Amino acid sequence: MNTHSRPVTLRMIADEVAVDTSTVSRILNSTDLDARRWGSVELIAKVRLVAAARGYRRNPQAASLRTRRSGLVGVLVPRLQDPVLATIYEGIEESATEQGVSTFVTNSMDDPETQATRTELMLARRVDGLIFGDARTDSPYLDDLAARGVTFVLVSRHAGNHIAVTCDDLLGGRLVANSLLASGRRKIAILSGQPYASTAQDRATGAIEACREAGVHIPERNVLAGGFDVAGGRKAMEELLACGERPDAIFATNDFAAIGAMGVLRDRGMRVPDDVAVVGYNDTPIAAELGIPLTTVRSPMHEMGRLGIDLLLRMLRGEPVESVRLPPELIIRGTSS
Amino acid sequence: MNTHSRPVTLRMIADEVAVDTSTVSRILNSTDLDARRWGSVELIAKVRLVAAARGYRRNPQAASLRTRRSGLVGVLVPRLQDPVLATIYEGIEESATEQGVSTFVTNSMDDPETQATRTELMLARRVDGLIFGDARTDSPYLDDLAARGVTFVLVSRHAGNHIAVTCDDLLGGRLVANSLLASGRRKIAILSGQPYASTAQDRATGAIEACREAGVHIPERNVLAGGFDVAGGRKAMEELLACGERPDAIFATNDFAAIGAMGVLRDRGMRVPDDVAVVGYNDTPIAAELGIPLTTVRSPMHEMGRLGIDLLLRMLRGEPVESVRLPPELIIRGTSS
DNA sequence: CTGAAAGCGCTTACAG
DNA sequence: CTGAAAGCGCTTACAG
Repeated sequence: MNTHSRPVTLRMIADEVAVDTSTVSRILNSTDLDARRWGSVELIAKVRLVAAARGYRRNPQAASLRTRRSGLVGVLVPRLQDPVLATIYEGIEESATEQGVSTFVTNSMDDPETQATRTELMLARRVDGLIFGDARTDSPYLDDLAARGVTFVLVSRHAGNHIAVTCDDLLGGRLVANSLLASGRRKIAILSGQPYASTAQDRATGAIEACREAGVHIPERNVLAGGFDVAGGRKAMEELLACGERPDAIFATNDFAAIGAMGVLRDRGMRVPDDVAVVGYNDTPIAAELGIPLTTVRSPMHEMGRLGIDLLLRMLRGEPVESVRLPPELIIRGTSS
Repeated sequence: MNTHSRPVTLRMIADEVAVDTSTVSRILNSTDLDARRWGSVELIAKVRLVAAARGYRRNPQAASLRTRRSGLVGVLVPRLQDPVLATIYEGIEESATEQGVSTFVTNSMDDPETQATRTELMLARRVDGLIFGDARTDSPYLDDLAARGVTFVLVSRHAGNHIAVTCDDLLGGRLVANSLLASGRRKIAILSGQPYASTAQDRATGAIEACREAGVHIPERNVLAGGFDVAGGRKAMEELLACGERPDAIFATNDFAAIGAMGVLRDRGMRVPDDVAVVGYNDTPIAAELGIPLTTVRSPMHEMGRLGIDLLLRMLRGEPVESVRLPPELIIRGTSS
């Protein structure tokens, strides 16, 4: 009943065309342009025809054993459930597929130990390189990895001098602060997210700097760390209110944290945006559809993913590359106006 | 500068211990239990010690070339950006990793052509089997694939008689309808999602059946197809209202569609839940945190993923397996009470 | 219990 | 331009 026939091999094509496997290999691996270097026009056509007719697909495991290149890339993200990272990964996978490379993704849960374990697992799979969406600024792990000669690029978050594709989060934070200040807000609090993530750091720092330049001071107790999710936003917001603070604006460095914060505000009877303005970050799809549409900063997530894999593949080809910082865009909606 | 040294091979371990590679292979591939069949206790200990000391990691490409098993599984989802599928995939990947197999995921965008193309790509990568999270009830593609002898399982959606791990969506729909009826709602409309997805079909059918049994008829014009996202929910809701319908309850077969629908209701000044109750499906993390917390049905997404890969691996081992249907749970919140 | 041999399906110097 | 050979790193009948 099992029709699962053995895949077609180079050998079969070679036998059918009555040439050597090496000839078939050379023809099938060359483009139209340089194919003429191998085989006559007739031979090339015939080999291609037979290969197509038989549905030949090169065995990537066999090829990689020989070439010492797996065509595999490992991707680590804090959590794929986070739509921001899911979108970045979609960009990575899309471009990787276009370029004929395959990717593995896995969650590190932002845990250093898991990050190391998963990276070693990826290396055991013989990936040619790695993409990290979960770089921490407080860990020497990536430095060690670089010292071992492992090729990788960072996306979303930067760390040290490693090649990274990021959004200009400092600027993003500034855009938010300036907009809030322009609408008359003065008591700004920041739900800054994970302290070890450059995204969180930069967004908060950008906002704080812009405020300072405008003569508005944000006291340290008004800058709260927390998770990049709804629960994290809730928790940070509750802490803030528990301290007796009554801000007139909240900048959450993540849309979900902003949603969590708004849940708390709702429970306390504080009106958005009348009593307090709320701004998020990333412009996730739900942002525009909330009870009160969320003001947020759009970051080019899909493009970060695409550029990330592109840079990595260039590095693997030995080409020189540089980090890329993409511009953010402020999207003003109901929660801040 | 590049310290990227060649990986340790079986040969190196064998040379160091002064035995044949075949012996090392046998020892390293056996568990403590049956290791005694190969090598003396001392030899086993020594081989393991040296392998660990040298950081030996079997080359999976080489092993797979020999064994004709890649240890690779392909996963197709409509879209990874959808948190429901991201969560299911997390379950798949988690269990796969525990069992030593690697997975590739890709988006099919619910497009039959893309689904076929991506499946062929997975097959070209020599995956041992596939998991589909994007099965369509209106396509013979999976039947063709099964006829070709390809091993696969379905998750989230079922189709034909193929092995599938699903939530009991008929029951889920019934739970929703019964709850709505119990709270006095009678003019129920259903935003049923994609017509080709069994999830959408079953959830709607379950609700319609439960209503009929209670003597409440849901006219066909009150059952609207649409996307499983915010935009899809908006659109379907707008269509419904454009027809002049004034339902007192909306059952969206997906939380995001429910959120989109609530956006429209808000714009029209219709109050939730006073004027109209809203119920979603899946219990995504934001559901509990919305302006008005969303009543929804919790489906075991992570577990579906885990069970999906487990079933697939059993099938690949030649063990007999059967489809699994997991129970849903109604979570009543603010939008329906 | 252990070794030697063969071979999985490719690619790539090396000849001619 | 094409072929024959070697070999990537494993596993597994087959001997002994």
